Amino acid sequence: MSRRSPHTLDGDLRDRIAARLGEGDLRFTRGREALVTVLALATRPLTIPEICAADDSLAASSAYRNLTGLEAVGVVHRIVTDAEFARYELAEGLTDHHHHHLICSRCGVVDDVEASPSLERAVHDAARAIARRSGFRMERHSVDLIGICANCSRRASSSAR
Amino acid sequence: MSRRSPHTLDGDLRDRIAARLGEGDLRFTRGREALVTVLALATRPLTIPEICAADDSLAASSAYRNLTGLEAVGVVHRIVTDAEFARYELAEGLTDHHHHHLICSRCGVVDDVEASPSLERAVHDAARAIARRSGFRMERHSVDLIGICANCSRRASSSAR
DNA sequence: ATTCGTGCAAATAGTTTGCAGCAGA
DNA sequence: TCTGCTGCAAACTATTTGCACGAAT
Repeated sequence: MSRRSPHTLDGDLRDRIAARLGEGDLRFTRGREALVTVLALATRPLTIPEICAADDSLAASSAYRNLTGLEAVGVVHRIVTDAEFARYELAEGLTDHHHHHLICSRCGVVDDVEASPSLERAVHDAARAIARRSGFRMERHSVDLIGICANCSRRASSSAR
Repeated sequence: MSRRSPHTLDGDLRDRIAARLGEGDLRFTRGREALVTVLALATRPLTIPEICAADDSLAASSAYRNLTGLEAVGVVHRIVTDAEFARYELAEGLTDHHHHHLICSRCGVVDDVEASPSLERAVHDAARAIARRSGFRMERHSVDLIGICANCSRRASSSAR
């Protein structure tokens, strides 16, 4: 069920990560590469227990420490919901794939969804207006849709359990 | 600096809160009234330490317990960011004042901003498309603008400190 | 070599909970 | 009255950190 991740990291992505690590005076160690590889393979943000389960060579304390460092240099992004664990995903600047989140209020799973251009434009317009009015300088935004995921609503409708 | 909140709760609001408490078999106690009063007086979501500081009669453990209960019956809403404390505000259904959040990544303060109609429409259109595609059933959404608040950027530009 | 990263175990801190007395209906 | 609420202190648990050893440059 758990194993060690192989060299499944795209060369270009790997280079950009190495560059950002270098700027922050962080070495490109096996542990950090394993973390990033697990996240790159995933299609949704993962919790630290999930990450460690995906790769036996990862210790939880180092995962916490490294993900904190990786976030500081802009390689990963931390998502905190009201679920018990925080979740991590590769930073958008690396995957250049801007997206928003579908958060299931029942099971806590977070899924990625593509951002539509019209939604993006609306958010940016709103942000500009707000900045002018209040002096707030926006760095990024997040749009979360909170509800019940397909899995949970399927499970609820079948009389199971 | 700290005190006890007076009867500063609008009658209509008070009634609606009492109704929701009743539906959940929760009594309208002094402590719960104090919590709600502090939140109603605030113009932004507050942390539990902030709430307790605003009213000496509130014990932290009861505040946690009551805010959890108040959230369950839809009187308050909990906002969790990556700051150290969670924040609470009155539920939107009570204030009928839909808004989004400006989150300062430097000091953690969260401010409310009015939601613009065009932004709302864009979010709802996006949600409908996603629901059709993936079976996710949206209950609510949140739009957060993350950046540097006016206070923090003012403090940074003046050479102070 | 020398500095930084790692894993383990112990510490920290926000939040939750058990319990005995008090208050709301 | 009688059940539910309160405050205190103790328990929980996600996350952080000290330390001694191993690895990256």
